[in-house]
Amino acid sequence: MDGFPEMPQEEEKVNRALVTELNGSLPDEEMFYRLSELYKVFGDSTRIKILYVLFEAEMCVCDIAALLGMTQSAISHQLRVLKQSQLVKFRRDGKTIYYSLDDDHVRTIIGMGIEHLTEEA
Amino acid sequence: MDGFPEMPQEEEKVNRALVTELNGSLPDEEMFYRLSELYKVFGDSTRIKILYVLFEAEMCVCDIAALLGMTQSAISHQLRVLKQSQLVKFRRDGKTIYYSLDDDHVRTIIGMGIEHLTEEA
DNA sequence: CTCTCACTTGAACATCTGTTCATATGTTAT
DNA sequence: ATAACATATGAACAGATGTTCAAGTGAGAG
Repeated sequence: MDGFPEMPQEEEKVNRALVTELNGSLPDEEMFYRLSELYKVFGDSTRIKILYVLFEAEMCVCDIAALLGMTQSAISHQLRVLKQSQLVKFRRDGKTIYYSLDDDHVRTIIGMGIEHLTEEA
Repeated sequence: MDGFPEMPQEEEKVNRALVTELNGSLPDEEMFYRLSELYKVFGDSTRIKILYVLFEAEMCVCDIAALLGMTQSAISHQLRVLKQSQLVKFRRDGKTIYYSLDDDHVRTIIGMGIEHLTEEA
């Protein structure tokens, strides 16, 4: 097989060259993995809601739970995920723990998402 | 129960008011759902890689598959997801189908993600 | 027409994810 | 100390997700 080296049209030649070039300059696997892990965090409506309400002010777990109509446990689990991704930080005040946004990119990322959705036909 | 209306400290009063205020002005459920669905698309390293290689140029399915070292089928499945979210578009040229980015926000969103990752301690 | 190529699609399967429930930790008040 | 409260955590279960494999389009060549 492969006895007849077919002549590709010009367009394909260009593309083939680009593929070869890209092949050597792709970021490493680790980077893509970490990026996708970060976006997975945004890929849950409960977590998006939590981030959204934290846009306004820091808030304790029970307030967030009440606001979103969910159990404290569920919110706590999700806050842990957000904490691990360094998207939220917290401070303790007596029995209460106040959470707040830990990163300015969060606003931009969610903002871009909203733009994308609202610009659709 | 609730026989003793305890007096909360001032800080909590303020927070309580904010929670009440937020409660009325939250975007609807649908919007949070759609946002999270969008980010779910970014939450897979295969799809991130596909978007990344499409930064450079339009590309056909087999090129993407070769570049990422995956089967055509797997790539095709993921392209369908990207298509449904209107993140990529395609054009047919004979037997070949070329995919390309359909939205400028993709670059910004991924850019913010990379910034977030690189800014960590 | 048939054959091949590029791609799509559906079912199946293993893996991952989010919530619930029960339990544990930590802080304050008594 | 005990009780009450705010939060965290672990196990478990249902539902979602990504890849593989096999079969299905659709377009160009012979």
